[in-house]
Amino acid sequence: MEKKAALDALSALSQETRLDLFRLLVTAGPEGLPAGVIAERLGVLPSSLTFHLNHLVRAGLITQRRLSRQLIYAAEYGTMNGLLAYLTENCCGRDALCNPACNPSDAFTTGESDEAPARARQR
Amino acid sequence: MEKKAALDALSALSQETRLDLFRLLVTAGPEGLPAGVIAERLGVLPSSLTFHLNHLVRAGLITQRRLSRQLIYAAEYGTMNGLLAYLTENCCGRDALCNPACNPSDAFTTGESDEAPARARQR
DNA sequence: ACGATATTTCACGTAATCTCGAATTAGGCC
DNA sequence: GGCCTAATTCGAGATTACGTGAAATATCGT
Repeated sequence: MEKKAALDALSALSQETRLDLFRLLVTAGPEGLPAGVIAERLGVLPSSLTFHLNHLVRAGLITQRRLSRQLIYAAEYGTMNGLLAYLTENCCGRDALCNPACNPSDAFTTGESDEAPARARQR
Repeated sequence: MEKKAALDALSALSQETRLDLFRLLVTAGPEGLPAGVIAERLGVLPSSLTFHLNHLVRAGLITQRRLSRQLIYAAEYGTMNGLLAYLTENCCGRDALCNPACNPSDAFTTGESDEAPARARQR
């Protein structure tokens, strides 16, 4: 996962309603839940729910499929995996600083890797 | 880490300048960097930098200490650990769904194997 | 076709976020 | 004290995010 995708995922999860929503879908499993059930469980207006659902879909964190009359949303576990991997690799320092339960034996690319760090100062 | 702290951390990291900033401090190590060096490396105006630094401090992701004339900022690795733990526990489904690098027993294929499921070796 | 249900789209108001430049505080040195 | 540098605070402007309610779209059942 590259930086842009990580930023999209982080931004999508950095809002309480969406974090609750994603956690609900994660616990719901791969079958997912219809929008109506989600709205009822979270207590949000349908139009607000669509707003947040679209945000999560755009970030690739959930998927949408239609089942007859209802739209089913389900967590996309792979994207969450990718975000965790990105954060672990890029934002966790070297050595076993992060995820000590994991004890990753190798592969910490030292230094900044895939992004150009400098942005020209505009004015 | 409880939800409120996780939201603060996610919100702090969901902005490009702040993500770059945090990554820079992570690679800089526990000694940290003075604000001036950070501003120069990222190409950000001083007032904007303070805005983002404060945001990260409020989220507990970095710390501030004064060294004579300059203010040194350093990554707070523990908070990042806590965020990763929170996401792994609350947003990753059951058991071995997330952090496959930690759990090589990948007995779960719900069809979303299109995205990078394991840590993509970059470079 | 008609009605009912499920969900989205649209328009609008408000609040939050981000950037910028000028002014200000803090500390060190002559 | 006066001066310089480091960094922050302040105030204003532009942009974006969020919540709400009314209207529109899609699908199913009769």
